[in-house]
Amino acid sequence: MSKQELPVVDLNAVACCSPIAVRPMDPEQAAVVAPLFKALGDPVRLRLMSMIASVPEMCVCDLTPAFDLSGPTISHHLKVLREAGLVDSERRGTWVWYRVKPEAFRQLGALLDISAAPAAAA
Amino acid sequence: MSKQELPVVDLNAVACCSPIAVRPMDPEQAAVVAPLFKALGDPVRLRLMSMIASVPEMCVCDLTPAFDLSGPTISHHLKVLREAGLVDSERRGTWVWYRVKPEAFRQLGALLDISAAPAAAA
DNA sequence: CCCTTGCCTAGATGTTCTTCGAAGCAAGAC
DNA sequence: GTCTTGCTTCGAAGAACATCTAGGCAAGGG
Repeated sequence: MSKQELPVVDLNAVACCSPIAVRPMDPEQAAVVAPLFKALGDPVRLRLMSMIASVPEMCVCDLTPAFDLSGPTISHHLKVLREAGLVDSERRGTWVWYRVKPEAFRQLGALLDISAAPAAAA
Repeated sequence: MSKQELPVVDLNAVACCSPIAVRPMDPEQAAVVAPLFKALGDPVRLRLMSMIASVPEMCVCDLTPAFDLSGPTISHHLKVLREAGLVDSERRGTWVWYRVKPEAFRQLGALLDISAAPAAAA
């Protein structure tokens, strides 16, 4: 990771949600959305994401033991998800709790909606 | 790409489609699906995908000029999408035509469906 | 106050990705 | 048969990524 600044995506800035099966994306929108998919493009992060998404919120102390990876590595993956704008974290006392950001989730789902794409469904 | 064997995903083998906001993914399913997201995690590939998805099929000769990249580079990105199982190609005479594989598309959309996730929607 | 626990950050290392130029192969034109 | 066009594959260079160990800060218990 070293000196690499993930942009901390502002999801409100995204030209929201026209399914990609309906209209080609502008380069700008693609540049904004691609990092979201990239963040989900790792098995560990995908599992972390689904673990967090399947409950209202999740403690890191419950996430870490689910993997054969070190604490720092899990922390790193969580940081990637956080900086992609897919999750939010909050420290309460000793523990840190993670929660999904539903608007990011919704946007990705909308982009992949195929129901409105008669052409590609051929 | 050198000596790296992308597995050419068999989408029928995937434990299909329970939204990740409902139930945590098994490690096996995550390992199968993550490469799909990874393939979409590049702005060029995302645009290629949306260009192909927005019409019944698309000629490479129409895809390449939309980018400031060389022919071989576009060909490489198309290969990544193809080996991820997201698109199919077919040579007809002089030109090669690309088409989306709707089942892969549908699966990703289903995984990101948030409508069935009251918990995470809080 | 000191120690323990929980999590994050920094630095280092090996692997993977992106991109290009060069070359190969397939289909059609002359 | 030979040439041109379109797309892919090969090989290499540079950047980015995943993972680990080591160290640091915050919160709580004795």
